[in-house]
Formats: sequence, structure tokens, C-alpha cells
Amino acid sequence: MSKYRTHNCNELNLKNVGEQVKLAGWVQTIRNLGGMKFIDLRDEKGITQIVVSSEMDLTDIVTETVISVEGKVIERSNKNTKIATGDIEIEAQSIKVLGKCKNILPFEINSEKAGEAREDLRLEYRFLDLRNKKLHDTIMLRSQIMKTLRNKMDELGFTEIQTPILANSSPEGARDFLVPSRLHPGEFYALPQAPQQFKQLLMVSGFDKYYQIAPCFRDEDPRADRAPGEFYQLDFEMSFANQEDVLKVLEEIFIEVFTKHTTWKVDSAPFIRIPYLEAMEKYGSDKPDLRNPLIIQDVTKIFEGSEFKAFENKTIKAIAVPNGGAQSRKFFDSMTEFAVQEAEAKGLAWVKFDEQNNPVGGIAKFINEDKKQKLQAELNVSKEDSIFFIADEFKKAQKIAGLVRIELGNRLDLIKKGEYKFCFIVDFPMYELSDEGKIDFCHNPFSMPQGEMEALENMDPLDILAYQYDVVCNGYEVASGAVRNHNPEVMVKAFEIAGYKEEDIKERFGALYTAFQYGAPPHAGAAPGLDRMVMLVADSNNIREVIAFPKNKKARDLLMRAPSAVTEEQLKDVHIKLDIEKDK
RNA sequence: GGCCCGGUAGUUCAGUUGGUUAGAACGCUAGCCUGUCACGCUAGAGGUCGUCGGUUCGAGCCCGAUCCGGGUCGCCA
Repeated sequence: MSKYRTHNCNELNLKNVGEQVKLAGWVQTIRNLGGMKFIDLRDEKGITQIVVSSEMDLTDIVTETVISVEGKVIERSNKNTKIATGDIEIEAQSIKVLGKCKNILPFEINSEKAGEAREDLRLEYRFLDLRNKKLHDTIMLRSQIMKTLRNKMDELGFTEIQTPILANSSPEGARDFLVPSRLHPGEFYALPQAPQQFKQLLMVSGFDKYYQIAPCFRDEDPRADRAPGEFYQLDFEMSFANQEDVLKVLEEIFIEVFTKHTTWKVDSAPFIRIPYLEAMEKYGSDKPDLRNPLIIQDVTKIFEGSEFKAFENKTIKAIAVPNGGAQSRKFFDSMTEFAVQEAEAKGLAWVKFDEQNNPVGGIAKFINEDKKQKLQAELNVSKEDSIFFIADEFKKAQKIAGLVRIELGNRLDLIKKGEYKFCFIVDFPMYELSDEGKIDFCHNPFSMPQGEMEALENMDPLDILAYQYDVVCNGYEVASGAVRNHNPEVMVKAFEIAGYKEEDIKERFGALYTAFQYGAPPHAGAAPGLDRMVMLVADSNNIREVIAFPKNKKARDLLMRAPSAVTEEQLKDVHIKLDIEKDK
């Protein structure tokens, strides 16, 4: 017999009646009826009721105390159908306190209020918060998902290989986390933003298919769906593979995880593919939520030569809302307020139609019969519908329309529930114009341009597309990948267009560039985000709810108090002298 | 870094136009209670109203600054 328990708190039933047992767990509640007491004893598996006679001393035993109970399993006179062990209870013969608990908790655990306490308090007492069933189950789910991922990758013939955490600074991309070197004064490691270069080197080394559930470190501000500092990706790379091969693997991974761990409807393969430019045009975003039925349409032509000043020389986007005519003036006003406040639009024009199908609304007088007919035909709207207009410079109009589309979807409750809608965003542009008007990489400098050398030599750089793709699910970017540029000459040319010399490549990506001179296989890969995957599967909208010990918005660990000051000696060891006054 | 929202009992929150002793629920403590399972009933303790300054006869409430937390934009190859 184990020292602490013979069973867990979820397995005893009528078959065990009469048995002498030992259980251990946390005291969830004590119900004191005077002549007798009931304890709900909880462990990770479930809850078992303990009956305690009035003679037994329960001093020191308060809620959340850890105890071990020895006693006999008896059938209950009043059964509880809500729990698995509801037919029986344990008649306590002895109770031992294994771990005392303070009688005032910082917040309530496993009550109906669980998970409602202030988030910073929950993070400071994360060890208590993790006792809450919902959060606890999410962390267990994360483990199950990782298991599914490993099994799937194994089944698909991938090899799990670990790459360094102490790596070097990569000049492209996000801000690095630096680690000072003790042995090399003045030099620093950087935590990898992704195992990108290592996995490509593994391809050169002849590892046919690599994967890793890899931590990635980026010193950037977080969001609700972006963890501060560190996050995990299912990073994978395949030799002798093209875009089609990778997209197939991505479909397999996502469908496996989502069908196995959720009950919602999941898109089947093949996922819809939307070219980047089309996504921007129709959804105003490169991560469209396809559960939202609204589509953005371009009506610039219809308003050409319009007398409406705000539309002059602007790109005009329209969003038609079915049955939107029923909305109140207040609704239109608050949408306008949203556009100005949140989307930084200059305004939001709208129109609906009266019984006689005449336009109504702020810009109605600028919509003559001809324009009205064109609008209603092109947007396929009738007098029951309404139309929102966004006028701005091309890219800004797309972006604002995208935000308005999302807001309309939420406010009008147009988002289909109980469904995971996937799509691939493909054909990202290779280059874009920076704010200073300079040609720069749009995304990933390691990607292979479509058309390779010929495209680089002959096309307008801004028209060149890359073999680069994202997976989007319900409005979240859940994976990103590319066919890599493994040809050193094409690489030099690609960087040259963005204003870099061969020396720059050698300096920035020396290992990779050198490796590619020694027989590199064509390769491609991607990296699904683990945290976001779990977030979607768990139907959470806060990434901290799927991480056991998350940092807060300011990237601070409130429980462990990281980051923290270090001693003079530690600094001296790594040759660092602080000079922080200047910042103030 | 910009913008928005929030900070009142251990916790979640309410707090009217600036006006007596700042309330409720849960939790906690004590008493009663032998079939509860969100046990019930009774009583009680518990508050620098984030901090500092200002306006006012009077501030939880108004103004300014500041700190903390969250959302969002920038940022995230």
C-alpha cells in the first residue's frame, strides 16, 4: 500500500464498497452540519466525498489544505450524480495533514468565481491559479496536443532534432534577447528568434525531414494572442520539397490536432488558398477570419468625379451589410466613432435605403440614381441592406475597411460559432517599399522568389512574389513558412535588389551562405505556432491562459520576479557595467 | 513609445449632482445544526477608496501628475 494513497479521487464506486482505502488531495470544501462533516477531497482526477464524525478534530484543516484520509468505502444514502464517485463516500477513520494552507487565500479556487480574479494577482499566485480546473485542464490539453504533434510528425517521417538556445544575434527581424559571454569579454549570445538558420543547415547536412517543438525568443511587445518574450513553434523543414509538399503536411498537422482535440467542425483538406493581395483586397487583412461572411469591395470607379469632397482622389472601399437597413442611427454613429477612434479613419460614410428605395444617410445626397443603381448591382444589395464606405489612400483604405469588417462581424454577431475555418495565404510579395521609399524585403529574406533568377533579373521587384505562405484559422495566423532560397547566386541577387552586398550576406548569415556553397538540397518548411494552436483548440482568446507560467504585458514574471537585479560580482563576471541613469 | 479602459474589504463589484458612520455578494471568524454536496441559519471582524498634489466649507466622486494592470497601434524577418 502506498504511503499516501491507494486510489485517486475519481475511481472509487459501488464495487469498492466495504474496502479499506487511503486517499490524498486538497480540501475543496468542508460542509459542517454540526453532528457530522463532509469534506470534498480533490486531486487532479476528481473529487471524492469524505464523511467525518463530529468527534474528529479538524483544526488546521481549512480549504486547500493537503490531507491524506484513511477509511472505509460506504454507499451513500444521498447520491450525487454530478461526480463520478457520487455513489460512494469514505467514512474517515484518520486524517493526516500533509500540507498546511493559510486560511485566507488570495483568491477563490475552484468556486464559481474561479478565473475571475485580477490577472496580476493570479499570475503572482500562479501555483494556486493552476489548481483551477479550467486552467489546469488547458495545460493538460497542451500536453496532449504536443503528444499528438510528435506522433504525427513521427508518422510523417520527421526526425526531432534540438538546436542551440545560446545562439547568435540575427540582424534581421525582431529585437534579440542578449546573453553576455563570460569567456569572451564584450561578446554576446542571443536567444534564437527561431531555429531558422539551424534547420536550414540541417537540410544541408542531409537530415531529410526535421522538426522540433522549439522555443523562440523575441524581445517585442506582446498582444492578447502574442506572448511576451518567448513562445513555442512546431518548427519543421523538408528536403527536396516544394510549396505543395509543405502545404500538405500543414493540412495534415492542423486537421489531426483539431479533429482529435475539439468537437467543432473542422475544414477538410485542401484548405482554401488566398493570394496575399486578394486577401488584402477582400478582407483588408492577411489573416482573415473566414467565419465572417462580409466582403470588402472596391467602388472607387463608381464615385469617380463625385462632388463629395471626402471621396476625391481616394480609394473607396465598400462593405455591404445584409439587412443592415434595420440598424438604428445610433448604430451607424457608433460605427463611425469606432472607425475614427480605433481604425484611425477620417470618417465612415454609410447609406441605407427607404421604402421607395431612396438613399438615406449622411452621403445620400451624393448618391444619384445612376450611382445608386451601380452600387446596388455591383454590391448585390437591395433596399433592406446598408453599405459602409471607407475612403483613403489605397493601403490605408484596405486596412481600415478590414477593421470595420471585423467590428461589424462582431457587433452584428455574424461570426459562425462552433467552427474552425482554415485558409492558406500564399504568394506574399518578395519586396515592398519602406517608409523611406526604399525597396526592402517584405517578409523573409530566406524565401525563394517565384521565377527565381529570371524574375529577379527581369521583373519590377515590387511585382515579384515569393514562395511564402501562412496558415490562418479564424482570424489568427497559426503558421508561417516558405520555400527557402538555397542557391547562393540567387541569394546574392535577391539581397542586391534590397540594397545589400555579398559581404553583407556573409556577415549576417555567414554560416548559411557558406553551407549553401557545399551542396544544398532544395528545401522548404514552416512553423505552426503551438501556443496559438492550443489557444484555438481551448477556445480561449488570451494566450496567457495556455501557458503554465506566463509573463505579464510588461514581460515580467510576477511569480518568480523576473527580470531582477543581479550582484556586482555577477556583472563583473560577464564584463558588464551598468549605466542606466542616462535613460531617465 | 501613442491612444483607450481600469485600480474601492482577502476576492468580484456597486457607490446617485461633491454632502451624515463607504455598501453587497463570496471568502474568513464565532455560535447553532446528522445527509450535505455552491449546505442552511445567526452574529462578527475586515477599508491609507493605487500614490502624490490641487480645487472646495467638504473629494471615493472634479482637476493635474504619477505608479500599476489590461486592450490596441507602432513593433513582431
